[in-house]
Amino acid sequence: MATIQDVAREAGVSISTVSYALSGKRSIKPSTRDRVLDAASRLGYLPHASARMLAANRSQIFAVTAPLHTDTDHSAHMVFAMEVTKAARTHGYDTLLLVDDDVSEGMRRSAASSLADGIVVLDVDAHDPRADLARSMTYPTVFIGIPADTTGLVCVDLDFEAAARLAIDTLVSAGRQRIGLVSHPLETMQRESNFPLRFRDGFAAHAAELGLEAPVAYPVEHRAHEAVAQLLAAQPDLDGLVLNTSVDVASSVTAALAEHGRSVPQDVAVIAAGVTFSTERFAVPFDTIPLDARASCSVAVDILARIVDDNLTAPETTLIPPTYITRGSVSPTGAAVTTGT
Amino acid sequence: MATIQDVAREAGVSISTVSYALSGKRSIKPSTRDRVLDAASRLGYLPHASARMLAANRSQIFAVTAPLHTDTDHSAHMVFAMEVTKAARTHGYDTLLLVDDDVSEGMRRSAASSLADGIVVLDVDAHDPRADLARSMTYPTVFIGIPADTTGLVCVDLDFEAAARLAIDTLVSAGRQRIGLVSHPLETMQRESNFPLRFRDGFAAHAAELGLEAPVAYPVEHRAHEAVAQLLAAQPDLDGLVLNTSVDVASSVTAALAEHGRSVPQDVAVIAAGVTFSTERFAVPFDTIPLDARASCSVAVDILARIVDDNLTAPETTLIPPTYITRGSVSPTGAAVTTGT
DNA sequence: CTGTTAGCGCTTTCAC
DNA sequence: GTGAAAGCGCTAACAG
Repeated sequence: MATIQDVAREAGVSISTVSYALSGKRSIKPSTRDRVLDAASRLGYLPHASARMLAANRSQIFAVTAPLHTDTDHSAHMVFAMEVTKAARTHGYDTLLLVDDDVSEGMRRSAASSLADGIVVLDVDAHDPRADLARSMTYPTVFIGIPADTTGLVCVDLDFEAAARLAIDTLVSAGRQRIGLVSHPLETMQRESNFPLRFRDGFAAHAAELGLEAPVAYPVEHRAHEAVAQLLAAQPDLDGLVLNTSVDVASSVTAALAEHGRSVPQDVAVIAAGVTFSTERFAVPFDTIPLDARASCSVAVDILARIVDDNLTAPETTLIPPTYITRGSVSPTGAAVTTGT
Repeated sequence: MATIQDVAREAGVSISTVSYALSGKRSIKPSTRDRVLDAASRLGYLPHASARMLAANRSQIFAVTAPLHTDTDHSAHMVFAMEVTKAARTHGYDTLLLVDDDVSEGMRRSAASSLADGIVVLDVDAHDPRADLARSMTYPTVFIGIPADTTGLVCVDLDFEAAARLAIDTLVSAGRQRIGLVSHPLETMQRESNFPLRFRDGFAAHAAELGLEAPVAYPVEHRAHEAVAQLLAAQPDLDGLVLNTSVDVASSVTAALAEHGRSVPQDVAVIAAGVTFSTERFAVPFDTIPLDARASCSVAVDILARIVDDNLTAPETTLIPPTYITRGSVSPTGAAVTTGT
């Protein structure tokens, strides 16, 4: 591997000139700069990562902690990890994966050894131990997800409360007043995984504000069957359904409703909200308020990069406003169904 | 952050003694060693990663390339990435995630800058560009998956051919001779994703050896419906079904068969083979020949660590023998169904 | 605008 | 069994 020495020799300049020509941290006469750049590319020179880290006291690496619970959606996880990685690359950072049993120890280790310049925390529970850890470490850390106590933490997430409100308001505008929510399995809720709770509570709160009774069902066995039956028992005239649930459950909702003789959207309007999957290929595609991994991750990484690079302090919590995608699963009560082109 | 200097001072020894006491690379009088260890833990000392990397010319980092195709199973991906990471940690390595559009450039970059000591390649296609890249780089690289041309590469994977044979032989032993295969979507096959091809070809070859006609169907829309119909058209007396397919398809097989009045395992015995998901919670759990991420990843990482640490040359291809898990979806023709406890 | 040089914090000879 | 010291390849003062 070529070193900066080789490039300097090849270009007939000193190593500091090479360093500055490549980093742009001070102005270099264009002609010498070109000679350096030439020499560098001729030799296929790339700075030795460790040497640069040591000298600059910066690793250009972000650690990502993504514990794998039995009930977490690995697929969503991967997408988040990947999006964090992509966003990090645009800022010149690579990402290190911290695992499972090792999350706390891994966070401590990567901080204490200066392995990473900052940490991105994924899949945050309401009472996530990583929250206290982050508070005790004074190490640049950004949470994607919101723990119960955000004091002193930097958090980014979709505004799930607003998403729940948007879902309800959209249904109400379409004349749907008998609304139910299919949430996540009780197992997930009991773990106090943060966003299912926030969504459900936001949903309940806004329904109460509007004076709506709005039953909530927690699916079992990754199917919508029981949850839908439960909602229909509580709300026999159900005409609006909000799904903040897994892809398996969501994809079986139309069939579950059909078993009770209800069709989408004629009888029941459906909105999937705060979900990472696409409903595009469902039998009936659902209107969606997406949990956009790219959006959250890119905002989170931008913030982290700003903290590390420009050592700015960041806002405590950044909520990403929900967006709405229409796919035809919500029509006004009794209205004719229009099909897209 | 405490440095090795601090520890040396605290323990009243030289820094080289500290280094050796901690690395164990030469013998230190137990009493001084204990003093050093004490001082280190008292100060919460952890070696500065970059400094160690530079001096030792080793980053203790493996890069992991895991491109995300539109048709790849993100969930399986995450599990592999995590398992690689866990295995790497047991050897004292961390893992860096290399993304998507960036895989080739990322591999080059992490090699040229000595960012990583080795590379683990996931989700390998038959004609994966990363194969040629690896051949041209002389950088410690292990493929989890097997490209068409393995010359000069180190590859690890489940023995899919053996898995296909095992599936067929098991069905035949149970008196099932009219066997079909539900494979992956044509999109995946056309991309020449390696293992679906190897499984299908192994399946076809062994069926031919046994003189069995064995139709293959490629699902569409992530459902078993059409594929099952197709197999029944080709093989009206179908009594054995091998699934090397995605979880969505597999989970809808029992229902698809029911639509044609066939039950599992009475009419049709079913084996899921070379799959990462569990069929435990299916309506009818299927016998499974798992594609065990942990097994593949741990073998692959062991090999990579051996190459890097002990600079051993590795065997070209390591095939992991299939294992069989019984869940009651295969019973001899006409036999009574026995239920597990 | 460019060059010289002092580190960054470790590992590892080399000397005792 | 221990210590002194020479780097590892860069970055960033400092000096022109």
